Formats: sequence, structure tokens, C-alpha cells
Amino acid sequence: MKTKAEPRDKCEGSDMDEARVRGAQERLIDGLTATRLAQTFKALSDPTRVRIISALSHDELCVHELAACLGMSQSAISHQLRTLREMRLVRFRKEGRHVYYALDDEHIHDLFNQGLEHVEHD
Amino acid sequence: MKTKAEPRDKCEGSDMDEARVRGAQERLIDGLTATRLAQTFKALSDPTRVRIISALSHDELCVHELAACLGMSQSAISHQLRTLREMRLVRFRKEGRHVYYALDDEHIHDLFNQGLEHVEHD
DNA sequence: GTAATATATGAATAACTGTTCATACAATCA
DNA sequence: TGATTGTATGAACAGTTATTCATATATTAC
Repeated sequence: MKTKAEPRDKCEGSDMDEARVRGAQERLIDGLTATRLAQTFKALSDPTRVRIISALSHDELCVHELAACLGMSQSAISHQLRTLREMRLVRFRKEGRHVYYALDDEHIHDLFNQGLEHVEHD
Repeated sequence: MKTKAEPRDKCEGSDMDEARVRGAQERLIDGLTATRLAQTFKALSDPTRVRIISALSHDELCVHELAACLGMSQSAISHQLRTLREMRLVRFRKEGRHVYYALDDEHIHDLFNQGLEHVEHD
């Protein structure tokens, strides 16, 4: 369906490689998926939240323990946990006055480690 | 090393489960790693950038093609490509007047797909 | 040289984010 | 009941971000 023999020389108007653009467009994720995906990554885009995920990677912890662990205020941690909760990266269970947080599933652990590999492997 | 028989009842001061907190603290990634990791995820935390990654997932594209593909201005795309470049999520090669962008490596593809799985699997 | 094309970038602006502070809610204990 | 402890949340503030617009740089064609 390509009308030009020359593979790629012009981007302007109808002279750009339309086949390649159409191919990319067909694979392109839709706007809603892009937004959801971006939100998931956004939940992991803050050092404090990444450290929370890291702290929860082995065992659940309650809010106060997380605050002590990270050396931050209970309020700051609680606000960030809300973000992580809303993005379904963590789940929680209540036990008396405490609320114990844990990673939502193994998927989160994988995502975290995949990112870590990229960072450590430079 | 645990001094309390009761597993978890108090979070206040020295009465919280210190063993669990220490354990979490030992596993906790350091501040620099947390910042770098957060930056990597942040590069993927915008719908436009996610769509760019998606568009590049099969073949390289030049800036103008990306703009056409996403229906956005050249300037907006160029600004976002800069972010992706700085985070080493994309690489580029110059060919004449054109600059062709591609995913930096398979790692990026994996990271993208891992996130996509999480989103689609609800 | 001039014109056209492809890309990059600084400034400006509106929208968003993370923390602190104060306070509210909830559960336990005296 | 009132006091204490654990957690959540609204407001405010400083800092950041994504887009647009105008413009600069760079390469090619004439």
C-alpha cells in the first residue's frame, strides 16, 4: 500500500511515511487506557511512595510503623497511602485501632522490581 | 530478638513491633535509589508519554510522525521526548533533517507491558 | 545567498503535587 | 464518662508539570 519507493525522507503532510504512521496508530493504546496506565505509574513516581512499597515488600506494616521506618510524619505517610490505595497498589486490613497495609498482589512486586532492575542496570 | 509475646498491638514509641520495623528498614531501598526509581516511573506517569511509548513499541518514528499519530503539536511531542530522553526510555538517531526515536531497549517494553497487564487485569 | 522543512527550547500560564499543621474520626482503656 | 492512641483528611503553601506560543537551530533544496 506504500506509494513511495523511498522509505523515509519527508514528514510533511501526506508525504510522510503513512504506512508506518498508520501501523503505529493501530497499535496505539486508547486514551482511557493511556490515562489509567499513566496513573498506575504515577502512583510509583514519588520517592516516598517507592520507599513505602519497598518497606512493604516483605511484610505488612501499620501506618505508625511505616512512619517510623521512613522517618516521616504519620500525616505524610497517610496521605501517600491514600494515593497508593486509590491506585490499588496496596490493600489494607483493620485490626483494632491499627490499619495494616500490604502490597496489593505479586504484580506490584514485579512492577517494582522491573523498575529497580532498569535503574540498577543503568 | 522479639521481646513481646503478643505479635502486634501497639505502635506507639518502643512498644511497636520493633523487629518487624527493623526488618523492613533493612530491606528499605536507600534514598538515592528511591529517587532514581521514582524518576523512572515518573517518565511513564503522563498519558502523552505513555502513548508515545506505545506508538514506538513496534517501530521507530520521527517527531512529526509521532505528532500526527497522537494528534498533538510538534512542540508538545518534542518537549515530552526530551523527558523520555533524559530518563533514557528512548534513544534517537538523526537522519538528515529528521530525528527518529525508538524505545531504548527491551527493558522499557517489558516495563510498559507489565504496567499494562496490571491495568487490564484490574 | 533565500526559502522551506524538521526539530528543539525558553517563557508564560494553568493545573497539579507533596508536605505541614490543625483537627476530626475511630477504637481502646481507665 | 473522659483520656489516650492510631489513622484520616481539609486547608494552605511552595514546588513542579504539561501545554501553547514564539522563536531559534539545523538541514536540505533552489
